[in-house]
Amino acid sequence: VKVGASIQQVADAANVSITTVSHALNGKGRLSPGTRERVLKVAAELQYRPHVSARNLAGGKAGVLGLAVSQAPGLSFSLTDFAYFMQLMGAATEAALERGYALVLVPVGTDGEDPFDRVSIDGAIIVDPVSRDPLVRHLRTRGLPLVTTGRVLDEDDDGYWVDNNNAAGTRAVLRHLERGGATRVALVMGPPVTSYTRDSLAVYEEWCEERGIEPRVVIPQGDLSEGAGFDAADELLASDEPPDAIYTTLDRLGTGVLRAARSRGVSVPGDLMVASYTDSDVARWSNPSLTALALHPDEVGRRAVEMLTTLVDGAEPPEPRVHVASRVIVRGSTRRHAGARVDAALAD
Amino acid sequence: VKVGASIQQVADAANVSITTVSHALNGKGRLSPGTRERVLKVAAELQYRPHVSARNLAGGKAGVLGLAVSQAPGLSFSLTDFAYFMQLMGAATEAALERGYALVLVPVGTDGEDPFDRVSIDGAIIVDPVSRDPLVRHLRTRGLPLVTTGRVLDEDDDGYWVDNNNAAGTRAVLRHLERGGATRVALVMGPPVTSYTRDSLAVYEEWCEERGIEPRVVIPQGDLSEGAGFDAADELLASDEPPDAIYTTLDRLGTGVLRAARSRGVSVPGDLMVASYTDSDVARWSNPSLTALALHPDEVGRRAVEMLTTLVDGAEPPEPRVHVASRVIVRGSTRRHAGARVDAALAD
DNA sequence: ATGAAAGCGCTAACAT
DNA sequence: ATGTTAGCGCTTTCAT
Repeated sequence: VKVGASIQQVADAANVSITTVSHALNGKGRLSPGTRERVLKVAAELQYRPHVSARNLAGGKAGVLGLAVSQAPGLSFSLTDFAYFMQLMGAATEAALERGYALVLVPVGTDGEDPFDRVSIDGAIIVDPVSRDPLVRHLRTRGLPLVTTGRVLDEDDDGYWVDNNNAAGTRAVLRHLERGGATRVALVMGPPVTSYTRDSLAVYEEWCEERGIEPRVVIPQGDLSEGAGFDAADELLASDEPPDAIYTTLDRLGTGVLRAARSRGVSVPGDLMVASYTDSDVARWSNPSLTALALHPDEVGRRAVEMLTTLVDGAEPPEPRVHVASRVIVRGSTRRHAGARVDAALAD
Repeated sequence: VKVGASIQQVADAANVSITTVSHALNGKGRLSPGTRERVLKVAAELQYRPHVSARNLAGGKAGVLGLAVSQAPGLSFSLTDFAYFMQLMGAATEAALERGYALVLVPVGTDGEDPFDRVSIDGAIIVDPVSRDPLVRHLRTRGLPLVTTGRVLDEDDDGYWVDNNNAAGTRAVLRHLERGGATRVALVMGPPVTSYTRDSLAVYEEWCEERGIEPRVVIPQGDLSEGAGFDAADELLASDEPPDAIYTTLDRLGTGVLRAARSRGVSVPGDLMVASYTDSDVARWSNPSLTALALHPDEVGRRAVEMLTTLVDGAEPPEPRVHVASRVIVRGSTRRHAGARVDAALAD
């Protein structure tokens, strides 16, 4: 449904030709500053909105960008946080629309087929690519512009990406735990198939090494549910030298850890500090509330689209690799001093 | 990126005018069966794919459909199952693309603003509308074609919708539990703000009434995590007359129930049968595996798009209200006889 | 039964 | 610095 005025109406109202309007709007040709300004003003008054289809037809583009969520072979989605995805995709959709593109979700089946040859798109975004990702392969083979959110592992040239700065985030969390007095921090994480899990692991191991601590990592098999977090923590807490802090790469795992502590009578944060990756309502509403690393999925989505549309337009993005900062949200699960206030440490 | 041939090339190859091709393809004008057939064959050979933008430009449409996930005021998404959503939206996207539309996710913010006036769309789908849904209001006010997946509550005329036949599904589950020997079935459910939760509740109450059983319903406050299911079941199992079966409206609640049973030494399915709504990997991989009602989100998404595009084209959908069947997947949590095989009862 | 031609709204050569 | 014009691929009247 077309709402605003057409380019012709703007041209008439401004007493210029449609070419001039087009140029003024797109900053293309050379026109006098006065004219440009006047046209812009008239366009705004008339609520001019370019007709996307017309623009795409003339420009020879499909006007469609694809977004696919990677699936580890044989497993379910590598991305498991619904809220994270909705924010990422929502922001990406909006950014795309602003640039005259429609962002569509490309369904990825379990078969090995190329899901992208069913739709005609100008470029694609792949969320959380996994190790040796088949989607990435397909796109690269086809030569379609591609941006990933999360880095592509196992590649020399990792192409264009936007990623949460998880290394910095993990460091910030560990620092926070250390400041709280933790000396034996354990890590409970999903399978290290994506860049963010790899980063967590790498930073954690490095951190342990620096302090001469023996790393303790638990990777639950099967699904990453609250129960998996419970079991992992239960195992850790039953050991001879139980950890005094646990960091999980998923909020659900974190709440599972909280439950395990409670069931064993281990007080949080007194005896055990707990923190997790990805902030959410679950973390906010748990008891005690869970300290978490707040990511910015909307920023990630927006930047990815900016990068992709730049590529589609045949230009080179100013920054081919972008790190988005995250921050530690301190809550009850790590606040050891009654007086400690809710301070949020910037993680990058 | 345009791939296939243009309508002109098809016309040339078939020795007809582009008008004829257009008519043949869209079943519009009157042409001889022979010609139509020939054109269609040539088009297929040339892999002709209509250029969506051109079609939309000529047809005066935006070529974009919006899809929004409803959010209960003040709460998070009413829809909480990531896999369900991905399947629904994936299938919807595909169905839309086949009809020349791009389906975009309309981000719904927490503010009260109309999220639809930022994008220009031809129609919209709202997933799991909640009671007194603001999104539905906005769309209705604006007169945009609207289809909901899940029914709109609190309305006389509930418009166009596609819904899982949850009443039938719930009945099938209850029947299954009864056949297994359950006489005191409890229900653990999320807040009854959507049609599916309301249906579960209504059918359950009716079922209890028919048997002269006192209904036992627990609605956890806060988030619907595994822990919430645990707590709810723990409360039920601690009562004087504990239930011998529990039905939950969410698989995560169901696995929480399983854990509660285990922690109390209640054997499943021996002492307690457990079944849940929405099948998933979580249900499949739990221990014991969880009997669940398998829905068909892809079917729901597809039908919703069919209905919506019909409306956008100014026609009346043959069926303005569609129920999609679901079926009971019997697993360990309710299989009482060693010999019982994995039989799936059709729920509609 | 089939075709010619006029747009749909916009971009970009190519004038002026 | 600004305007003219020819498409982009398709739908749709209106002729034939």
